[in-house]
Amino acid sequence: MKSRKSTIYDLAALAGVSPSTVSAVLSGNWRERRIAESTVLKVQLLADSNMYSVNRQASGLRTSRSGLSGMIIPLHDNRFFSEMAQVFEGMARARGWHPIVVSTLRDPALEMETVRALISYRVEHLLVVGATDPDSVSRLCHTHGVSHVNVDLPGTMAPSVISDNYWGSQQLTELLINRSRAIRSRKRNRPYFIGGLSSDHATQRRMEAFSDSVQNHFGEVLPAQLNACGYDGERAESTVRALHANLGGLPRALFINSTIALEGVIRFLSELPSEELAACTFGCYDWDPFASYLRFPLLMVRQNVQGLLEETFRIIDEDLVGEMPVREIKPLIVLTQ
Amino acid sequence: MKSRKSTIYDLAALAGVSPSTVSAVLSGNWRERRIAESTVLKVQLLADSNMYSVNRQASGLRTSRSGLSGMIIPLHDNRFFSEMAQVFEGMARARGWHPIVVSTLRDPALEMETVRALISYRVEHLLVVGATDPDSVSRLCHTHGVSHVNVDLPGTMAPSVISDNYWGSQQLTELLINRSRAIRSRKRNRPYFIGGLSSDHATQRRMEAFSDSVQNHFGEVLPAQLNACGYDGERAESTVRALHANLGGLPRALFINSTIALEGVIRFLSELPSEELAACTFGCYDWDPFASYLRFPLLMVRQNVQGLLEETFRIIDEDLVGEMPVREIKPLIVLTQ
DNA sequence: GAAATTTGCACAATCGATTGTGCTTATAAT
DNA sequence: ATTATAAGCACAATCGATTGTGCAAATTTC
Repeated sequence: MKSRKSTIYDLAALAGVSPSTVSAVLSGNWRERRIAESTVLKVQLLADSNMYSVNRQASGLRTSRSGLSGMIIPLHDNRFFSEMAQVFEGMARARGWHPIVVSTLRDPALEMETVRALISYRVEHLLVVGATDPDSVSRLCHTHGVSHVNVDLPGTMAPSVISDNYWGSQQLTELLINRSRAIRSRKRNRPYFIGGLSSDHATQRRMEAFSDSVQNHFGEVLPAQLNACGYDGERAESTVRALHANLGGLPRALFINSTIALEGVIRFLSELPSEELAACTFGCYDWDPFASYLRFPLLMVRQNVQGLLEETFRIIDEDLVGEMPVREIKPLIVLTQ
Repeated sequence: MKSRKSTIYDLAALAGVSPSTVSAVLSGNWRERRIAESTVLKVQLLADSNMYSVNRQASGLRTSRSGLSGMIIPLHDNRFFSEMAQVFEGMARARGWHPIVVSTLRDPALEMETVRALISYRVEHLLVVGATDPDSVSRLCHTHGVSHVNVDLPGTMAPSVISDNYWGSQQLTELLINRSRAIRSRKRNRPYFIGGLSSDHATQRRMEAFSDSVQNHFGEVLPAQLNACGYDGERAESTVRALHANLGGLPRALFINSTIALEGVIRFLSELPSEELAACTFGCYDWDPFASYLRFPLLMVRQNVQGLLEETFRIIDEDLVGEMPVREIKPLIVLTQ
């Protein structure tokens, strides 16, 4: 328990055996290599007392396996993605892999650079969660033989497991419409959609379902009802503020497209009197534990993280990464208060 | 853009130069090695078209540097730790390192196993955030020469950067006392502390400050006022429920020791009528964006994640990992509503 | 007791990149 | 026209582990 480092060569010298014997002992395949148990014990004892730690750079180089399983997410600081990270770690560990989670800030360049880095460390799989450009990632992974799955946002060059955005949005919109009360003002007597990027598949599908439901109930959808102002609290805040000013009050119902947008929206709402809030019905496509207990009731759609990742790992486990269907996992509708 | 893989040897053959030349070109030190620019261009072109990606297992083995910087956190799925992860990634990247964040679920065994794994991948630094047993981690790191810093929870064998828990708790307790209104009931006319582990340094310091302030204002602290029931929402929920039953109502003020405990407490509180909530003053040692907008006002202590990590990186940058003072960073008091 | 088999291990090649050293040419100095 | 200097590169060792192969000694078989 002293030497600054210790390799199989050091242990071999100490034990009076060859490095290959030490390797066989420590990598656990000493039975196949017919190493005597007495030797095994001797080597293991030395390894323990010298705090031996296998150099995975060396072993990975030789075996061309890293034992690493990677996941990229847009950001850590978000309930949905951090839950993804948490569940991913558990599932990866259950398979004997070492999970690596890295965020890429929805920055296409950082996204590619990060994937390149993960590849250079020779990750064995990659879960691409909420990527801005899944297909570019796929191209990169394909040329390096890295099996990967798109999660949350689909691509066309790898299997994708995503939330059933249409269904979830439809459920939420129907609830918003049915639970909300009519308002005299023509312009305000409709649900409004806020947040997300219209270039993003999830937002598109949610807006589709929203529009379809609104069309059914109200006969029309105004462009002003759809405000995909981006993934950003500030933008959402100013957008809802402008909306409020435009309409001369809150609309009948508000469909908020993510907790990030919700943060901004709430910042604005907190300036309004409770009576005004009470007249509007709120829904959020995303879930947060505290958002259940705000000053006003909030319908939420909770993505089924466990389900998404179970399906994702099924694809990896059964090596279906060659096929590329899009599997949709139904989210959960959370009705609190 | 075809071959299944590509190494410096493949590129060397294609370019008609030696592998060492290719290496010099790709690792960027071709000037020192006096490689002609024409050769450089030729090699770079081939590298690009062949999607060459350096094998960091090999280069790391040779240089005994991995380029990896590790951070262990108790869990991802928490505002504080996920913010830690996010800020850490930025700071590590700014230094040209590749960040790796792994959670260890407050499980001492998993904690050690994870650190061992990180060491076997030869991480160059380790940020040990909120570890259950920082000193065991330190021992491990020391024998392998991994520089590391304890964050959030201190240890005795490495520098520690932690929140100024005493100060933060004192501020919060004073605010709770001053903002709360007296209650007729003797037992209820005091602040109560809920959540955290009394074996944990942060909780200890917070309880100390809480007790000191309570002592000052009320002349005594009852054991029943201190409920370090663990880091777990369910436990916090049942604890506050029992407290409510015992006292025959909510106390004058409630000091909740983490957002995790807060989740549980809120679940119980949501069953109570607003009038009852209005009679109690709530504070939480931790911050969550949505918790600012609950049905009742909530004082919060927001840890200074940026400050904690800036100090941590200063220690790493200036290589002060040999010293082991405990640096305390003042948190922010958040007064909403 | 000789032949066959098994046991227990050592040797050496290998993974892919890095780097100290040294060998040719080409250019410059005298 | 030599000699000194520099430019441009190739060679080979090395990092630490894994693994196919081979060989001597011990044991079993007949």
